[in-house]
Amino acid sequence: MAIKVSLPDGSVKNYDAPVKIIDIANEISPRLADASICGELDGKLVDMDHVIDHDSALVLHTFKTDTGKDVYWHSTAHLMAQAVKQLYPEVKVTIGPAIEQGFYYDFDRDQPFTDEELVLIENRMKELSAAGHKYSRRELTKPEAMEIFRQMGEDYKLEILAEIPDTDTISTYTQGDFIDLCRGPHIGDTSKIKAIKLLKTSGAYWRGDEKNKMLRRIYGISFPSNKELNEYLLFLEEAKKRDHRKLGKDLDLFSINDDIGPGLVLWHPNGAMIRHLIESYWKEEHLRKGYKLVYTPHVGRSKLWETSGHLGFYSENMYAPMQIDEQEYYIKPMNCPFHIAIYNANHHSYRELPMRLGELGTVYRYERSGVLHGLMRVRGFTQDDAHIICTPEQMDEEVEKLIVFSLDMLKQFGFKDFLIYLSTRPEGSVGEVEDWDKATNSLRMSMEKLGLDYQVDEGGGAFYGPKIDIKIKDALGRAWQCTTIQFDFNEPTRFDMNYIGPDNSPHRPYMIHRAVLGSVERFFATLLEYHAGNLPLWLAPVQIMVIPITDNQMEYGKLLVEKLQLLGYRTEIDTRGEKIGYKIRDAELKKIPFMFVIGKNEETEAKVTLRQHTKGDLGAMSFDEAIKAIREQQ
RNA sequence: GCCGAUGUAGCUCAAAGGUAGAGCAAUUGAUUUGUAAUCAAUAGGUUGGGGGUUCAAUUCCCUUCAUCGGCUCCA
Repeated sequence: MAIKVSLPDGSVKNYDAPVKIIDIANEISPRLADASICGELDGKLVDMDHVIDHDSALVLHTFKTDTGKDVYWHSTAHLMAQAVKQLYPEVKVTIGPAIEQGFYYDFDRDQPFTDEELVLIENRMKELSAAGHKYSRRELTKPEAMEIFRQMGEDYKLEILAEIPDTDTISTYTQGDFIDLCRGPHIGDTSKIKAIKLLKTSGAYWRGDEKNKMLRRIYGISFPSNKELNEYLLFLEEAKKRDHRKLGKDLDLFSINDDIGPGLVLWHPNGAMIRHLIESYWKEEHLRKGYKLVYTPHVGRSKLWETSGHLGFYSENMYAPMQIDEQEYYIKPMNCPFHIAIYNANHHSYRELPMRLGELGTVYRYERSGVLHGLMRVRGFTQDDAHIICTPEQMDEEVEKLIVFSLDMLKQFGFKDFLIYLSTRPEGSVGEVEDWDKATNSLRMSMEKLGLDYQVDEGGGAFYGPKIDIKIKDALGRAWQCTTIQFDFNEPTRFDMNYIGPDNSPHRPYMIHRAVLGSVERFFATLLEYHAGNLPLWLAPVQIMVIPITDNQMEYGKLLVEKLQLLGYRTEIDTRGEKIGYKIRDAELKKIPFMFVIGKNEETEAKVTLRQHTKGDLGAMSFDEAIKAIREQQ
């Protein structure tokens, strides 16, 4: 009997008899064997003590791969459940997966876990890790598994088991006195988990449904070494520093005032300047891309929202109506009915399409109090909204243009990494399945053509159409949706939108809702976090600070300010009677991109000393040289 | 909305059942300074709001609002 095992480097190992993966790893190098977390056999994840009995392709995963981390953290979740069960036997276990940064486990327990208890659990985990319990897999039938968990009184496991097909093989993993229903794979034994930190607790609904019981969730993370854990904790500290809420306060960009209301943003002059620059750029780019800008009211009669359907499907997010002349008006949660009204104000020929109507439209939506989050999630925000009304034939081209446009614009702001999602038809959708398929295909084909990586969210579309979403991550790695491109098979019909075709008869156009930045507020927040507040020159509210060393250079300084302002630079001068170090520190803390430091020497030689934020002194030079240097640096 | 934590001066934080303190910022004065904090003085708070217990509450209790971390939902 000969077994061939091929490895990722192309080499092939031959064995006369079935062989364990751990033995193969050891053969390659004991260090690799030690670092290996699990194996991937012909694409299927298996334990390190899995026996290979036929020709296969083997990949070994260490903590360096995403899969390796996933398995490692999942195993740590089991370890945590073991510790919790030992300390609190009355607690029922539910599920405990790995997540992007660590793991969690949900427990059913009446009282919450306190910070002190977290420390106890963490310490017990360390003891259990030191004991080196082996994770051992056992395969069994469904009735056998049911019996085990019934005896243990683990109701949630029984509920999960009940949903697994009777014919499937069930597996359990046991380490020490703890047994859990689990597909696996797992690390070899608990001693591989060297550094553990339980981070936070929270409530979480069983199966994520708020109708279900709320469970107690514990989040944690683990690493093969203390060094890596400390690095991670340092990362969390650093991330706090680039939180847009902190930067917004430090740089005096915006505030949210209790007396005005939660989720309602006040833009201070510095933040307003940045927003103005973003919006100006946005308008220019849209005009360049053939969009028409429009403005629409903030409220509309109830009839409008009846026609659009919002009162039916979106009322939960809408504020109560106000009475004007005994008529009910609603503050707008979306801009689309208004844009449609503009379209419908005239008859349109197919020759006018595609029509692209764009607006920085401020909308108000009721968000549940627990979800508000700085500028990321607010109750009043401005969407960079546009509606593209086109013929079915124009759809493919429009979608492709849109994706390119969106990515280009995001890149202009410095973003490089995106998460792209395609969401398809959900249950209870409106419109013809045929239209849905066409539109979904159009979205898919465009992304394929552009060679974009994307994930499909089956059934995740809105009820009125499929969509593409582009998300950007914040300082802590949480993803926020910015760009959204959504088909709408609902409103064109409801508002009876038409265009006259070449056949001289009316046709229903396709309509696409789209926002590139998403909302200006959220985009601004991600932008701030992405740059850690160090905005590129073109977006900095103050670009150059002139810093005279003594009052004697004040006149020369004011002259420089005038010259810089004439060139279009946003410039200020620090006239305070402070020492140079103080003024420089202040400008650095305000993250102003450039400083002109001027003393007696500079004035007599008609020069300036240029200093760049975070980079330091660039030396003395003429005004023109300084401008040249600024242009080159950015 | 749900689970948990938090709320003290503009900011960052301290104190404590006997009536609140520091640093920075601010204001004023002095200093005229060479690349990340000059010195001094002054001013600043019904300790988020309301209610209760108490001789006395900022501290203990209740309630409400907001914030933070999650869940759910979404731009």
